[in-house]
Amino acid sequence: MKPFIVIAEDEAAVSELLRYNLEAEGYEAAIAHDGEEAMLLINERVPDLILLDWMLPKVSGIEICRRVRARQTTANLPIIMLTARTEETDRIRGLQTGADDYVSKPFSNNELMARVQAVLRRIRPALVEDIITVGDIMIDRATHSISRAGTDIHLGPTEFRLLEFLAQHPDRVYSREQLLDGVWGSDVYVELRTVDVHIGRLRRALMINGRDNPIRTVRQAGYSLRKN
Amino acid sequence: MKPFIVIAEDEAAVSELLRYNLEAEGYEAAIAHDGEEAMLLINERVPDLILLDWMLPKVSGIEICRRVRARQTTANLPIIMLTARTEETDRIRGLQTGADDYVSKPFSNNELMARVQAVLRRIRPALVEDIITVGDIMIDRATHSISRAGTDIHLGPTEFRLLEFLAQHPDRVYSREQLLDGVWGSDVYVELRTVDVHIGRLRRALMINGRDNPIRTVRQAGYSLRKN
DNA sequence: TGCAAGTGTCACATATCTGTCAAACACACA
DNA sequence: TGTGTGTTTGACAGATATGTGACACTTGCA
Repeated sequence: MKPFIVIAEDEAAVSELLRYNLEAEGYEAAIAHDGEEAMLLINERVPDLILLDWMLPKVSGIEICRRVRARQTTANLPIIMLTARTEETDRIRGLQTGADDYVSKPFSNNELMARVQAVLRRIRPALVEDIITVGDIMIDRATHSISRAGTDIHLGPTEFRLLEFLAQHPDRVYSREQLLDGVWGSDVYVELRTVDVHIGRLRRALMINGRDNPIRTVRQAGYSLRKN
Repeated sequence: MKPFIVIAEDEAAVSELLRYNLEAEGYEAAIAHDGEEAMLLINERVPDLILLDWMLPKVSGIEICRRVRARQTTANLPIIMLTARTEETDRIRGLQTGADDYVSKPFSNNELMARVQAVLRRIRPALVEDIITVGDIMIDRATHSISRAGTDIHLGPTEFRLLEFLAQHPDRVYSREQLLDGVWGSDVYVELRTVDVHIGRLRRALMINGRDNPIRTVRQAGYSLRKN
């Protein structure tokens, strides 16, 4: 399951950008525009991480931090404080109040993502799902192994990532463009047709000892991994 | 010592099969047929893992999960929920309540075992035992000695630590970066490729009198020590 | 001081994977 | 049944990643 992150940030531009980036990295994110909303969100569903603006309307960030820490169920919930202030004293105060980390605005997306990952790793080592199963296909990311109906299957790096990607949303059809973006990365340029070739290779690997083809071709649209 | 697993599952056919399979994999398992029994078992001896049916007579699975989490001694006890339901909401609810993973019935034995291992792997990071065995390789930390299938093997300090590190989570793939961090320390700077060289040396040492290569290379990902 | 053992780097040898193409093949539609 | 379009597939020439021998340098010890 995707880690769930609450963004408590008043400024719409910042919070939307954050959400966009977090979701692109595979997190689920919800936005609260003030302190009250944030507490509601947190009560409703305990997040895996809070990105918390220091200055927040209604209930201040620092107060939220206190309340979160005071409660049993959320006492260890990781918090990253966002703040415009850069002075050492504020940093110390933030950390004293119980924030796990601290990023001052303006921050680079890279930096923030790195911190988010670091904090999640530290607090709860393996939030990313280690094992995904789709039908009789099993993907174990920790051991980097794939099996189908119990038989181990060897895949090259690209096919591995491709399967991993398709498996995140079984039955969902991905266009070649989306696959290139998600598997190869948006910065490299390769022919669209290359996707077909890799799909073919993946198919051949998965159709081991006479099993059926688990990848569906949707003409004019793309490919999807069958759920059943 | 064998990891001890409590199976809280009403249906006799399922629970017996589970016990059989778990014991075949080298775990010790006890069965509870309802929620009360489960709590008794857990109180009597804290297990390493609970396989918990969502629907359980007397005290429900979800309630057990809560109680286990509420108590200090068992707060971090890994729980895998078993359930017939497959809906996303249930899954979320299960994970929210504090289950570490989730398997929906009917499940394949392979999948369940993989998940059991994954959960144990991540929750019990480094069991500080003096002697670790992985396959036919034995590491004695007390005497700092290694043997394979009974034959003593001499390793340099770095190769020793490398093997020790890999052996903590057999089959798990470590990237070169992780290995540098864990074996060399995050403060020293050495070339990434140095890892390869040491892996090579370790391999040569371990492949004594014609034994097979116990270290798997995963292209673009890293290395792992084979369990079998 | 000399020696033995261990280390990190490099350069080259190998192994493996990739992207592209073109020809073969499927499919929808007239 | 023919036609145009989209997909599959085998072959292949790089491109990349990994394996490994050599070597210079350090360290601990006799």
